Amino acid sequence: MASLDRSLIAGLSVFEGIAAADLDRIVGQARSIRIAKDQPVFEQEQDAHSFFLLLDGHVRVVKSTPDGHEVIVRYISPGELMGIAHALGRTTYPASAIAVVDCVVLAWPGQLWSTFAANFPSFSANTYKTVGTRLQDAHARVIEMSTEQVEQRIAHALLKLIKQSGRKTEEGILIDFPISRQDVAEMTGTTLHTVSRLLSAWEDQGLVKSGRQRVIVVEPHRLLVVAEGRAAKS
Amino acid sequence: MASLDRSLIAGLSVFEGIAAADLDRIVGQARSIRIAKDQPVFEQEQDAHSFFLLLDGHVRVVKSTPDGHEVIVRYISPGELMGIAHALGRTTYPASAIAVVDCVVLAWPGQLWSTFAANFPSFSANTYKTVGTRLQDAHARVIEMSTEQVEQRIAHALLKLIKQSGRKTEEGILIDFPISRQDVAEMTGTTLHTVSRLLSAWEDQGLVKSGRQRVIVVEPHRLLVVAEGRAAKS
DNA sequence: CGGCCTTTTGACCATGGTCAATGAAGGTGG
DNA sequence: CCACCTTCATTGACCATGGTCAAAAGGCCG
Repeated sequence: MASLDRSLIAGLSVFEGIAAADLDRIVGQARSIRIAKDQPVFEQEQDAHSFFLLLDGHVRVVKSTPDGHEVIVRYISPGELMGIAHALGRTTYPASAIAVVDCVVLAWPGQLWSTFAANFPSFSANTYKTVGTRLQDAHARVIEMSTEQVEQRIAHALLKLIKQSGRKTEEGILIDFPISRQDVAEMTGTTLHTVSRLLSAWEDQGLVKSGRQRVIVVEPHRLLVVAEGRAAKS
Repeated sequence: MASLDRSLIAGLSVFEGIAAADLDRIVGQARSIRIAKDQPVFEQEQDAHSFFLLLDGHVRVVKSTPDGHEVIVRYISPGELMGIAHALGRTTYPASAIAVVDCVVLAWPGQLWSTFAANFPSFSANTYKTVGTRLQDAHARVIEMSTEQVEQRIAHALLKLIKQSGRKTEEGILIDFPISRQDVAEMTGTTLHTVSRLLSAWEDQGLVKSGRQRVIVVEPHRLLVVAEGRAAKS
């Protein structure tokens, strides 16, 4: 294994305000793992043996219901923590995490969580802020699902995705990882058919361009108009 | 104001494992406030000047959207903290809290949050566990809204309510505070009409009894069958 | 008693889900 | 390099769920 370096994590908001020597010690206790595309980082209900930091790639966090439905909870971008069941007082992972592309993660054994939290106040402050943000995201999503039409929800989902993982191209803003109609459906509580129909319609109107596991938002501003529910009904 | 006593908060899970003398000091810094029915404890977007503990009554936490929709985030029962924006790293309340009946709350100034968190490790551990639980509740709700029919969601909502605030009567389990069809609709992302129709149907089947701002679950077990989606379609 | 709020119920209809079939893109092995 | 196969996307037809609109009745309070 290549030797790990504190430069991997210096500058990340989770570790901000922590001394260089401490960063070295933190990184020293991590294992670096390569996860191939479509392979799990951890799985729902599994014992939460580790927590993770995504260094490179994109990860999809999915919750499955007993009756076989899957819901995408969120996508993780580089620099974010995941599998932080410990911060929620859990001993098992509440969801599964799947590599959307080949990924590199750092993994720490779960029992280090309390050590880090105790020794690095800014670490615990930052992670709890993360949990707080995720709580607010989840509430925002409940509200969207309660009050918005499918069309608006899908538009919001795309806007969130380009905000989090958009890459500018000359055609527009590309969502920088493979994402299928089915994936968008699982983020918005609808079906791949409806997503497909809407993307086709939007493509006709020049709002987006899309292809196999690829979405480019051409006109974010007009998409925002749709998301806010003030769009002409064609 | 009547003098406050640590017996008010001893035994609550948030304060468990804290010495009697500390409890006295904690209670000593609180103000006790009586909130009349339908009055706000705090309001969305307001500066988060205080955090609260509900001593008696029931409080409805509501988020309003810019376009006038309201969504009920949760109901608070006695012994629970609320208005803990500080734990989420916020300076304003993310939602409003309305007294559903006459209530009594303890209020602490917001700047004490960090003091409590620093001096009483079990306080901060317990509150973060609370935040973790709420995050999981929110995710559970997203999943319900994505995968379940209205009928199931309403059944689940009623089951949660009787679990949290049910009082046994000879007719069945009563939800122990006034709750309208509209309220149930705002918990489940539907309309009061649909809730009314379903409650009427369930009343005919002997599952529930209901009246003006009153719901009694007569047969929790059969309601659970409905909630899980394995009910005869009449 | 009068007025207001909550609930009920009916009729109608739109959104979006279900079912089904076809087509395009990419990957793999011969 | 081509043939085949799998996965993903498209599109049409149909229809059920549940939202909208409307009207009326019941309960509660001043």
